[in-house]
Amino acid sequence: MVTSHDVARLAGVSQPTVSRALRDSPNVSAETKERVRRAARSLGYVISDSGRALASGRTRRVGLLVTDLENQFYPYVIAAMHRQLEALDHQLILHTEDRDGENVTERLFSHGLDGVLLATTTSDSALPVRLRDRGVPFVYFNRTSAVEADSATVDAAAGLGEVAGALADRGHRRVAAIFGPRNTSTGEEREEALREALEHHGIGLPRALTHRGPFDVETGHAGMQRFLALAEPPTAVVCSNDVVAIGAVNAAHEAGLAIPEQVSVVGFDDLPPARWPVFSLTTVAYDLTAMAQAAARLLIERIEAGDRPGTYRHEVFPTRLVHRRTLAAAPMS
Amino acid sequence: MVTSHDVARLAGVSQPTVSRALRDSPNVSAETKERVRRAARSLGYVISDSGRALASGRTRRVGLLVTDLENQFYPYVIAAMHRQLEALDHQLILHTEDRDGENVTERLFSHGLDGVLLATTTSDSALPVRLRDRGVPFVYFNRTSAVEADSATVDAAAGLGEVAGALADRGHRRVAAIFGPRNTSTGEEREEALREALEHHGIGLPRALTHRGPFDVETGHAGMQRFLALAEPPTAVVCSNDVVAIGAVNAAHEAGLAIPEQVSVVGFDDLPPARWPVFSLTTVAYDLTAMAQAAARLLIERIEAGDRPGTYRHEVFPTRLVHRRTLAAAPMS
DNA sequence: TCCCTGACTGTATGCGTATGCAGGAGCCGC
DNA sequence: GCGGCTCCTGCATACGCATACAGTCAGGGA
Repeated sequence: MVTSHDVARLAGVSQPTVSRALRDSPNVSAETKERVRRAARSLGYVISDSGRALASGRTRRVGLLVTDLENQFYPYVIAAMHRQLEALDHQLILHTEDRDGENVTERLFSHGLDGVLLATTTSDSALPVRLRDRGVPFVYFNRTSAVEADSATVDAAAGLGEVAGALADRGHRRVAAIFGPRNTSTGEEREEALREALEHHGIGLPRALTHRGPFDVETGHAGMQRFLALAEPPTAVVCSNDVVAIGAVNAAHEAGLAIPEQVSVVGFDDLPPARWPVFSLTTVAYDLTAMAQAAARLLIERIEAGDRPGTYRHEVFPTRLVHRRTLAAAPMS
Repeated sequence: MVTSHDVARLAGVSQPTVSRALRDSPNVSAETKERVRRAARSLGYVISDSGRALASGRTRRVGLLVTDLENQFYPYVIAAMHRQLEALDHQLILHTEDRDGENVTERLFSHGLDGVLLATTTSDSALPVRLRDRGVPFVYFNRTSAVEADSATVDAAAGLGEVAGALADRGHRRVAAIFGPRNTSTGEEREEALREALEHHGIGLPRALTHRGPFDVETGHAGMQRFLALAEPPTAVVCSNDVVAIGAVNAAHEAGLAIPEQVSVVGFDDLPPARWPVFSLTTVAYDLTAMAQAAARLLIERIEAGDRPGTYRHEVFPTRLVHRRTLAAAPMS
């Protein structure tokens, strides 16, 4: 393995000069830089991550904390963050939380992360507190908790306001909702926004027309099944996100119900599968990629700025309802 | 940050003893180990990845090389590998190849990887050669190339043999196929296996009933569209994998064609979405999770065994056709 | 001409862990 | 009771890079 010493020898300079030259330090003459760069290139020198990390105290690695890697939502998030971080010369380390969430922190730090992206924080999680106490920079993605930090989130209220309007316009009165978990800011926020928006159009959400569960396909499936078993099923189902909506569509399909003729379905996120013809999901859209990249960017900036409490940045992404084919007029009853 | 020196001080031993004790070295007495462990726990000591990497020359990090993180196939692969590697105390680093595949190697090594999992190697890629020449351990997952190495792959011939039989049994004579790229072992192997198996049942694959493209949704969509525009469309379409099949189903759906009444579709992989009621895809199944974990395991074992040319292991996973609802008797013409 | 300044570069050292080697303590057998 | 052995532990050092600090050299002002 070729080291900075080898480069130094070839370039006729000292090792520290190599270090400085390659990082484009201002106190290295242009000609020396050039000589060093040539030497490095001709030797095929690549800096040692470990050496740099040990000396600088920065690993240039950040963690992404996610509960379920198989959830259809994350590939897009991971891909976007990965690209952004690569551009900023950082690496993304995936971390799945244990069931108990016990030794997450420990494992987090044993891996020497410069910071953490929290994508599935629950509002009762102790992790943000621990991170703050240990001075580890972190950023919320799509979720927040009581501990303040930089965040990239979505303006759910706007999108769900549109949803409620669209439903009302089309004569829906019996509307059901599948909510996310109570202990997530995303779940709570969307629930509150939807209730309020529907209320505004005089549409209530009785308990029987409400289902709650994790943001996954099974939740949507189970919720829709429950609704369809009702004596008076809803004419529309609003889902906490697209993955849930996919589950709901599946259940309707399984039950032989026509969408949107017999029941309308609305999602949230506008994931690529929402555009697949078999779903063609009417859904609340926003720029998920930009949001993921914003979270990554905020984290790196936070890392480089150092701890500066009270100056948190919250990027909120606008939403809009995308009309496809799962929302239609309420059927005559 | 608490270091092994701190632990040593508290435990009343030297730093190297801490290192040995925590790694359960045989030449440390049981009582010393216990004392060190207690000290470490009470201080909340976590080993420094960078320190260990620098000193040991092993980063305990392996790369997964993938072209397209958004492809529906990979989340399951990544999740399985991640779990397996976590159990083996290693980390997974995602790497997406550039278009040109140019500086992949460089970036690979700058990040100090102990080994690489190749999941999207093309048979004409120079990467395996470069890895071999630089002595970097690597394992093929789902694909291989001319450079021999450990591998975890699928017994495509068996599954596709079953597919051909099932098609013949149901009276399909006009069968179309959507193949993977020519420069992938997976694509070639499945093409050859399918052609041969169909041939065996007296079914030919004329050029018009053949489409080729990357293993993605768009390929399936485009292929099916092409087939459906034919004067005499096929009664069944065999797809190179489930993601492609999803695209095909979408196109059929879009065209208003009933599956399987008007056209049958068969996939490969049995991804979770294949089980979704909207698809309910008849597909060639195998244990994808086990295969991903095998690849990870093979890599770690290879890393620990050191270079030992000529002793490569090839784990081939058995397949079987899973009957769901996209394969039925050929329609009367 | 001399001193001072600024621009570079080299020297020394530290980051946290792993490991080769030496040394000490205890034990066995003769 | 002594040599030699095993078992355990400490000492010294290396891994590759970054950085504080010291040093050098050229140039400019007085």
